[in-house]
Amino acid sequence: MVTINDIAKLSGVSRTTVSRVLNNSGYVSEKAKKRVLEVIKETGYVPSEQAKSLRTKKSKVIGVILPKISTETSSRVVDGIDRELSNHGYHILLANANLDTDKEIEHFKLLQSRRVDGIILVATNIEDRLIQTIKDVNVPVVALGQDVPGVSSVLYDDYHAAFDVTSLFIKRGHKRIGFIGVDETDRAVGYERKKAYFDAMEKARLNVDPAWVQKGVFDIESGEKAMLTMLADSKEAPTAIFAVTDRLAIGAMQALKKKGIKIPEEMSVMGIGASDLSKYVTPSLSTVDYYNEKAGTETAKLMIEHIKNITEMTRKLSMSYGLIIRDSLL
Amino acid sequence: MVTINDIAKLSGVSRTTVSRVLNNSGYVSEKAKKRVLEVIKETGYVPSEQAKSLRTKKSKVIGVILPKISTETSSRVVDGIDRELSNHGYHILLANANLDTDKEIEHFKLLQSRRVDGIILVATNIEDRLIQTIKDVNVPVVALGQDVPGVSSVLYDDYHAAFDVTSLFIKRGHKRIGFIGVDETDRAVGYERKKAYFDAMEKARLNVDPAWVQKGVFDIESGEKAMLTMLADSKEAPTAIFAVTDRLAIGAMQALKKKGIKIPEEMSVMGIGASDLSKYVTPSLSTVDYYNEKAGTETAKLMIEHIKNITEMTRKLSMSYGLIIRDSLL
DNA sequence: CTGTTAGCGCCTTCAG
DNA sequence: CTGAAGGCGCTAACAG
Repeated sequence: MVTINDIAKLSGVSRTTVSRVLNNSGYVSEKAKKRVLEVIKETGYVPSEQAKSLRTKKSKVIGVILPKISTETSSRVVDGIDRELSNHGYHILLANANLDTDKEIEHFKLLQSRRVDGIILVATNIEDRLIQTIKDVNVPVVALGQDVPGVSSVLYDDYHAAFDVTSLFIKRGHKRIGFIGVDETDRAVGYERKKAYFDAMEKARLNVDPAWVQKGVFDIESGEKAMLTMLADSKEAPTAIFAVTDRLAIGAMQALKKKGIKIPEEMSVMGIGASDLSKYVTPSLSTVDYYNEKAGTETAKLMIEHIKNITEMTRKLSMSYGLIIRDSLL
Repeated sequence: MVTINDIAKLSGVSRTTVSRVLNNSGYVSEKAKKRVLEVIKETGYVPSEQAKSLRTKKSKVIGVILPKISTETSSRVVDGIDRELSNHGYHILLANANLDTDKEIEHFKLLQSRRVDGIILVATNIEDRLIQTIKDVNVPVVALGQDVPGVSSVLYDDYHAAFDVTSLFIKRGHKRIGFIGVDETDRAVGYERKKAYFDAMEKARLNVDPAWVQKGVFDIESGEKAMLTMLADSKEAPTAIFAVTDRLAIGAMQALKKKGIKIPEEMSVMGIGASDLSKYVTPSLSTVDYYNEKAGTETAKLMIEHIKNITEMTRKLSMSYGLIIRDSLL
């Protein structure tokens, strides 16, 4: 592996001069510069970012902790993050928490040991241990998807999105509206969206049969199961279903189809996420676009601001969203 | 930032000893070890992998060059790669080529400058410049998805998969079979699959109307367009469509639906990829599972072998695949 | 069992 | 305009 020293020797100058042409800093004579550049090309020399980082204390790498890699949301978000970061010469170091808080915490340590310049946490459940870990970390942390105390966060407007969905059903004349949520330990998806549903119902003075409120776990199967339970347990079946996730909604649709219940004639369905799936299921699923890629980009921007300006205070950024009305809705 | 020197001083030993307890190497007295561990805990010291790498010439980071981040295949593959790599203490440094060969080449340089221990290339089009770049790189390279000359590669069995799909149609009595492909510069997806289609047709002594062979560009819209063109141009419409990609197939299905052509009664359709989408479109799409995650894992394994054993020769690994028969097929 | 010494490849004062 | 010297944080002989 050829180093800066080799280049220096071969071009008959000192390392310092080589370093200068490498970084375009300070004065270097045209002649020296030309010679150095030649030698670099001949040797195929590639400067070591490692050594540079050790010296400059900047790695130009951002760690990204994902709850799960193979997810539509994750890949959109990462895409958005990378889009912004790569513009500034940063690279992404991936860390997959696989929905395990222990691993999440461990990754903070690992990323720190690799001296990343910042850590982006695509967040799900926020436990105290996690918050503590984040506090102990000595690089900027920005969260995406959950409001993490003391940490700059990019947030989806879960409450208003969910409120709007419920209200949309109500405006269209639905009185009995079912809800399929997830565990409330997920504050954004579990708690906020559910609260909004209840608030919207209450505001419209609509009753909620407890059987109308079911819970799943982020996959299609559990949506199907939740729907079946709802159908079986409720005295009077709902005429509309709000699932907090597209996959949950699609699961519900599957259940409905199997039961011979027509969508949207007998049951309207809405999800959240604007997944690819939502567009191509039959009937096409009405949903909410959370602009994940944009969210990723914004998160990256925030991160860069934090890196550049150390005195930056913690900020909370709320993303907008867009309702997508399709055939699953009457 | 506390360093190994601080730990040494605080615990009254030399850096060497600290290093020894850190790496569990050599002899350290229980007493010294205990003291050092205490101090480390107190100070929250996290060793710098950077400095370590500079010294050991191993970064424990693998660069992964993706043709596109936000893709179902990509995320599955990355998931598989990470699963294996993380078991060995490696991290993934992401690089998005965004379908641009220039960027791909540039990423090889960038990853090299970051001194990654290896580079996994999730490949699409293989140009000579690329091959040259790979040759110049001085770390192990493993390709996934395309057979890159001189480079260990994990390959999908495109030829046989496509042959099987076509043969399946034939076995079920179809005589007029349409094909929607992609540009042949993509050797695996464009060339191999097309060749297999023609070979299977020829083997069965079946004619191919040139209008039955169309081309798209990996997205649903182009599949729709290709289907429409096929329908318009062919003297006798096919009774079955083989699209080299699920998205292309789904596009074709869209076109068919709009034209009022019933699937599968009037037209059978098959794709490749076993995408999520394929399972939930109506009718559900028959397809081929390429086991992307497994492919990722295998690629990572190959990479690790290469890293550990420098004298390893270049290997080609062919993945198996599985046909998934669903409702789109008569 | 432990410390000394010598760098890994680079940047950055500080003198010329 | 250029070079010498020092050091980033760590590991790896080599002596004790």
